[in-house]
Amino acid sequence: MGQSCLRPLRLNSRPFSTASTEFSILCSQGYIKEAFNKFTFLIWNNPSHFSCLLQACIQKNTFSLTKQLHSLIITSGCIRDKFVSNHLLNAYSKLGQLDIALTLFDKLPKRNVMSFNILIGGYVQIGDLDSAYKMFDEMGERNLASWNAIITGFTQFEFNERALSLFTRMYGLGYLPDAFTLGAVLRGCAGLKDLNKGREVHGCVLKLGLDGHLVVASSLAHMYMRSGSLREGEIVIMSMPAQTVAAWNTLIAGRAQNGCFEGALELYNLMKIVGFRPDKITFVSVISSCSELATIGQGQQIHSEVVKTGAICVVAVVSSLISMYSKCGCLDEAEKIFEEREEADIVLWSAMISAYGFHGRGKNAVELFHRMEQEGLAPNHVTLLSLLYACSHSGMKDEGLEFFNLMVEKYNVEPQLVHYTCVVDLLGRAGRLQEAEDLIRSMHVKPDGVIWKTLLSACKIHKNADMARSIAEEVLRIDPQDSASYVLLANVQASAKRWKYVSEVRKSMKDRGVKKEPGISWLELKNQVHHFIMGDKSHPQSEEVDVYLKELIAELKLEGYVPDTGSVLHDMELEEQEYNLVHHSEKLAIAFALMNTPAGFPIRIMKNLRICGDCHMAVKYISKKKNREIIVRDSSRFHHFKDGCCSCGDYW
DNA sequence: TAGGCCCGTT
Repeated sequence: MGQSCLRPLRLNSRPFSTASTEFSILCSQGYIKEAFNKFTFLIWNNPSHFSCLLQACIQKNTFSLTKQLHSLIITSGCIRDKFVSNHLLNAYSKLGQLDIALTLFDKLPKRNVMSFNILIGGYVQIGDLDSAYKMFDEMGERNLASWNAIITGFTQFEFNERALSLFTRMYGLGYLPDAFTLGAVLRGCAGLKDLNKGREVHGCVLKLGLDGHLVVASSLAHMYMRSGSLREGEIVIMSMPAQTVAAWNTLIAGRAQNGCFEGALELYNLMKIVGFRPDKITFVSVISSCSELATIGQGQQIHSEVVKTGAICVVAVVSSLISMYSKCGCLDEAEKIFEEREEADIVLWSAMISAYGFHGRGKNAVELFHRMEQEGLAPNHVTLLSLLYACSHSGMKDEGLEFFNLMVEKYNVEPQLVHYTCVVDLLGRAGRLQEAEDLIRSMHVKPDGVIWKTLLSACKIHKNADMARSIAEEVLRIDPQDSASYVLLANVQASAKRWKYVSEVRKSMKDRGVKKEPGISWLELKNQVHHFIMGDKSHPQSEEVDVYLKELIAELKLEGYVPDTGSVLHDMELEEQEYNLVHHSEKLAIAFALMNTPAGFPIRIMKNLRICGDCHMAVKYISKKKNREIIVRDSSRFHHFKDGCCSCGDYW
């Protein structure tokens, strides 16, 4: 410390060390003013007390006191002390006053590597990675913390490639990474789903003996799971020296992200049994698993646990609850939770807009979007995606296209592939197939299988068999194993009665070993999940269901229902075609539900594939004949059947 | 002295 920055003023007779301890306690508890007023003499005696106060200012977020301390530091001459000046720099930077920090930095009599590191952190905090890197690049001397600051900065904002290349550079220069570096680098690998690089870093972790570090091990497991290697991830967690809630969260999230939703819920129950309390992150993972499985009973149970633990105050948890209720078919409950919200958060609004979209309630989605704008919230790319989706699934072509045009113009959000996919859907439904194709070919992003498949579906709706052939080529070039595209293509050709081409499609499926994904429907009844698959007799009531369904179909035929065999491949005998149609999994599930629930009770069915034209027609008849509300969630949206009509307006 | 790194939302 500088010689002349001390002005010894001993005004208190208490022993110095006792006063110093009391001072530290006051600071750490946030009683900054009290500490300052009572122990001013300490500050004058030892400038390190300024550091203590400044730390407290950061915690308490008090800018005014920081400024007061700043003038004192100047008048006392302590600005020459590099500890104190760095703490001051850090306080400004943390309090979001980077401009003041930079001015101070320029005037500092003594700077060191820490001063630079603090400013790099400050730039990262405001998301200005370019300036952060410039500062990093221009600093003369660097230490490990400098590399960590810039690497974690890049991974925080998903610039994962840059983070990894910096890591390679740093390693090459002989810096040994620590737990901070490795945590960030593994996060980068996870973001890129780069299993090879991740394994390389794992080697590095072992070499440095950091495999026992809880955060490093957790990150390592997360990296494996995000990259699709559930097993390796679970092995890492199992061999961790101690279990933490974060480790359980990693396991649960890993399963959920790999489509193993039942497994995620099993682990959730297990973690509670072994005595860990789920936290907000656990809840988000398990609630989204319930959304996918549409197991409303479990979802409600978790909802009540969320309320009990107080996690209901967390915006992310509430958003996932909204999404869960809507994906379970309970739009009313989703609305209720949304209206009870305590915070204005874009994610909450997006969740609700998306919920309306799933249920084909485009008008509500648009209304909500305008309400959101009135409240002064700016939409992000997800909000706009939900809105476009809602428009396309409600037949609101003009509104949808209008919003797409406003994306860049008004909302300043660059469209991504998913937005284009919605627009292709909008144009496709409107029969503007050529425009849709032109859009795909002129986008600045590379098309994927999904966007081509969207156009292929539109070709099916508008029975354009020629275009379907050329578009199918595009889909199958990208994903030659996608059974749904073959089926779609075969069906378009079948509806144009091009039987020769239908057989060709079937043959190429066979040659390439592509099998049609079996349709599965399921529903929850008294907290138990019942699955139905065509031809599968494993359900205890399957024989009774078959008999009931046969009678039901006969009844429907009297009402005017004619099975539509257009959705089945043609070379089957008519009777066999009818058998297959009658036994589609959703019909089985609905028959089961009719048999096992009281009259008037709404029926909720989930299906892994899209509902076919024949089932859609049959369910309309069932809803009228049996006077039941039937809600079917297929792989793309909700269908609410009531009194012989469907909410999708026969457009899906 | 700083960074508090991993797991979650629409």
